[in-house]
Amino acid sequence: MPEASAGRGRPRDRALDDRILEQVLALLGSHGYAGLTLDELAARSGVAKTTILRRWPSKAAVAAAGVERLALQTVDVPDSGTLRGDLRSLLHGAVESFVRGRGQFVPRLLRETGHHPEIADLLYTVIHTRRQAYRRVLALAVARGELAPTVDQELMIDLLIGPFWTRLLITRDPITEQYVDCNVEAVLTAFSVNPAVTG
Amino acid sequence: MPEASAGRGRPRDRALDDRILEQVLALLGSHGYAGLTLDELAARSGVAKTTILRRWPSKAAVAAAGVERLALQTVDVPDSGTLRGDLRSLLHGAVESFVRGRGQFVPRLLRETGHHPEIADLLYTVIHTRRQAYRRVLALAVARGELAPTVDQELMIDLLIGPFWTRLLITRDPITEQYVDCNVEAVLTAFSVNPAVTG
DNA sequence: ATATTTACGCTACCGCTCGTTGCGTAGGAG
DNA sequence: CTCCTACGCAACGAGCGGTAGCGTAAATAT
Repeated sequence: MPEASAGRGRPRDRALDDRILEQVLALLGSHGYAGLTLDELAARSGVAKTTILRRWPSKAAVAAAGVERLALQTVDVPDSGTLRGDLRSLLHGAVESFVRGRGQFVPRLLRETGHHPEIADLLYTVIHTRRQAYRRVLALAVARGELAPTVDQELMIDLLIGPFWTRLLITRDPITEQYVDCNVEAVLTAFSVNPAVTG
Repeated sequence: MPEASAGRGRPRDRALDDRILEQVLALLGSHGYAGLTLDELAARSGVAKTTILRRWPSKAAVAAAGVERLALQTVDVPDSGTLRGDLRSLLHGAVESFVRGRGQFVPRLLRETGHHPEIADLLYTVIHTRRQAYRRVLALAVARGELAPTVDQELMIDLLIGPFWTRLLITRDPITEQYVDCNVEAVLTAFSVNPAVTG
């Protein structure tokens, strides 16, 4: 968390922050956290290793700063008019981001959080942010009368995203569009949402 | 994978294998993989570090041998007579094993598999073994006419265990008995199993 | 212009851990 | 009794995270 001291001396070069954090994300994606070395990060950033460790206290802090930069992006809540459409949009968006997009390093890092709780916390906030979007969508459905207000929404969210993360982190089976859609249908059926609007 | 060469020299002390692997599992459970050091393992096993590295080529191989020893235990397929009872039994067994029992190190190791694919593969077999039990139980339900033969059983299993692993690996929310039962009910409803046998 | 203060690069270094090497010794097989 | 292997011990090398010191660049203060 480097803070501009606005003092008298030579000011910090902000462009170096950008170069370093950009390379951190690239290296996290290609080598993971354990495979990330400060020497390589310094070399690829065109920066001395000591410069990195003057701005952040540790390797974990640099990685956290990189992740935090991406974590700040908000998840746009879809509003397709139906719960089915909203859930499909959210889940397909998750696949797009975490399997193919810039969030690819998230499942990778989730498999390395065992001895790095700071990064685990950051990843938790990334996922928590997404979960909030599900809560919003479910609240909208309740307001429309599409979903009974008595259902356990946390369980419902777990049922929606649980299979996704299980395949991503454990079995590593492919996640197809059809799989996601079937998952949504099963959960909608479980909570008695009208089965086929087919607008 | 040390093999008795049956040669002429001093035979290997098999008891050392047991002591080492026993301590490996203890240390994996308490410190995780990264926190496991060969020096400490040697000290607690009452063995020289070189002895360990003569039997297995690396730290990862020792850890894998320890996990493999536990992975060989089979999962007993329950047979309560109803699908509901079988699934409850399997899921409560999973909670008992992975949250409170000897399998505690499994979720811990799953968070450290990023740079250790050998261990990831072993953990995969552990979970795969459990998944086979679910397949057996679902097949029994189909044979009893309790479950339609057309349902996507893989999706159904993902819906059953996905929330469990999501809470265990990501959100770390507690997993209560009530939560597990509600999960089972939701999945049974989703796949049109008769809602209340209440035998 | 000069002094001061901070940032940066560079080199060297410490500490920890995995893994190797060499040696002295213990202990079965022939 | 003589090999051959296992074991313990001590030392070492390599890789990486993190620190310290020095020379220099770039800004502000006087």
